[in-house]
Amino acid sequence: MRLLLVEDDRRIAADVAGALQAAGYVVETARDGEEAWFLGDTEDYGAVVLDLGLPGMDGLAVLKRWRANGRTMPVLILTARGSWAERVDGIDAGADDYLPKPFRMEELLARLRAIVRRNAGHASSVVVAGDIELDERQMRVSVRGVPITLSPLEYRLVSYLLRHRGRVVSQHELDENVYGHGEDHDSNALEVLVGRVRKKLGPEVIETRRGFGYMVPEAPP
Amino acid sequence: MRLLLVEDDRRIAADVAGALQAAGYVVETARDGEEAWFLGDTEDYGAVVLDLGLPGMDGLAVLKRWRANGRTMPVLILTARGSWAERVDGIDAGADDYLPKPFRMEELLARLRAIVRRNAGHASSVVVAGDIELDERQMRVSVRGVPITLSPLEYRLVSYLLRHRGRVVSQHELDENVYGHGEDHDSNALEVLVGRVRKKLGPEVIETRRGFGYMVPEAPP
DNA sequence: TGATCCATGTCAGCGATTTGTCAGGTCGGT
DNA sequence: ACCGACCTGACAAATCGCTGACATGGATCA
Repeated sequence: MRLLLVEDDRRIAADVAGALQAAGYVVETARDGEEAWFLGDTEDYGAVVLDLGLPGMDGLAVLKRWRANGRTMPVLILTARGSWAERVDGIDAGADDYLPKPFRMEELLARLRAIVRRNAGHASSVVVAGDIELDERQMRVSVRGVPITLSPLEYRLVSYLLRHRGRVVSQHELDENVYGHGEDHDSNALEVLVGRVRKKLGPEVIETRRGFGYMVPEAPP
Repeated sequence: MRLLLVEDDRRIAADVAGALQAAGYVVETARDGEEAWFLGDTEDYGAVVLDLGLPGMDGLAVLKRWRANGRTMPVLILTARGSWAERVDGIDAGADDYLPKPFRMEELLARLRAIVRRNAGHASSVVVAGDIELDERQMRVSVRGVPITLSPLEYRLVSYLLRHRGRVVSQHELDENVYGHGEDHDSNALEVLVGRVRKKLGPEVIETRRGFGYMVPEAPP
């Protein structure tokens, strides 16, 4: 993925660019506001890392002009000044996230991944198994195109089973991943939950493997 | 698509026109500022490729007069002089992109495609979802064309939800992006805020996904 | 200065949904 | 036929989100 890094301090720019390249991004760098604005307005980037303290045009102004021109790429703001008010300014200008300096490189990478994923937007992440679909963006499942309302716990169960479809998932594993804990088992809450989901999605969706756990088959007949 | 190429050097004009025609455009050529101005003002072109070094009227002056007359076709500026300052001048005059000579023909084509594409979606900077509109430039919201007055916080909420429409946004994410913090939650301020926005924009605009968060549905076509 | 307005947070109570528990019932394998 | 694993329906408790009323605090204006 192609990134634009806007940073006037050459040392920092080199460090960050190096880390981003090591993480597999293609990085272009702008050193002042004018250049940043021009590149961001004319080229297509998967994301922008934008330092606020710039010579030339202020970073926030650059961002605002991009947004005013309809540029929608995700933007991660970097700034030395960490005030709450400024963060809100950044968000108003259309930033997607905000990272105060100094920061650890892993955090930059994590936040970048997060905003890119969130922004990946219209490329909906949909998991399909047989005639049931899981739309992770809308947190909704549908059966043969009919959307079904699931409660949060039900959704987590379906989501986990669907992402591990074609494999038997033990009750213990489900306990860990659907509820937070892994223990205290004198409850049949999970079985009840499975029952409720079956009532909504139809009984064939989740198979019982007596003594082993549950499974959503890869492609039901 | 019909293009206007403004270039006084016959050799370059022929080269560029040839490449553009090979790429499937219909090309008309102007050789001086007066002719360019007249054609651009009276005919309809999908885009203009405009050389700045012209006899007669200067290219920038031509562009400014077009814009002053309300001509909005995308314009790509060509110039031998490559300073950032001049780029910015051109952009202030209303150019959509800028290409310094010498250039590779593929780059010209790429930039042309880019400005044409961007110009096609020029309703942008306005986000539309269903019958509500968000004008990010003016920070205003309207429903079915009727402008609505929102308080700063209400605007931030709507703006964030609209920029991420079609996706469920958790209360925590909203807390972070509407207020500055992600902490201290024994408050229902966000729910109250949502309620107030609904009272102004109508109850269907923001969907509640109990246990998940809120969502503004994608505009149905 | 005081009166007033507006934006925003807090609180309490409601109604609906969600979820755990329990008490049988069913099913499958030995 | 038996046993344990699993299912089902019913109920109660907990949780969630909405609403109206009120409190606070800053800005504005007479």
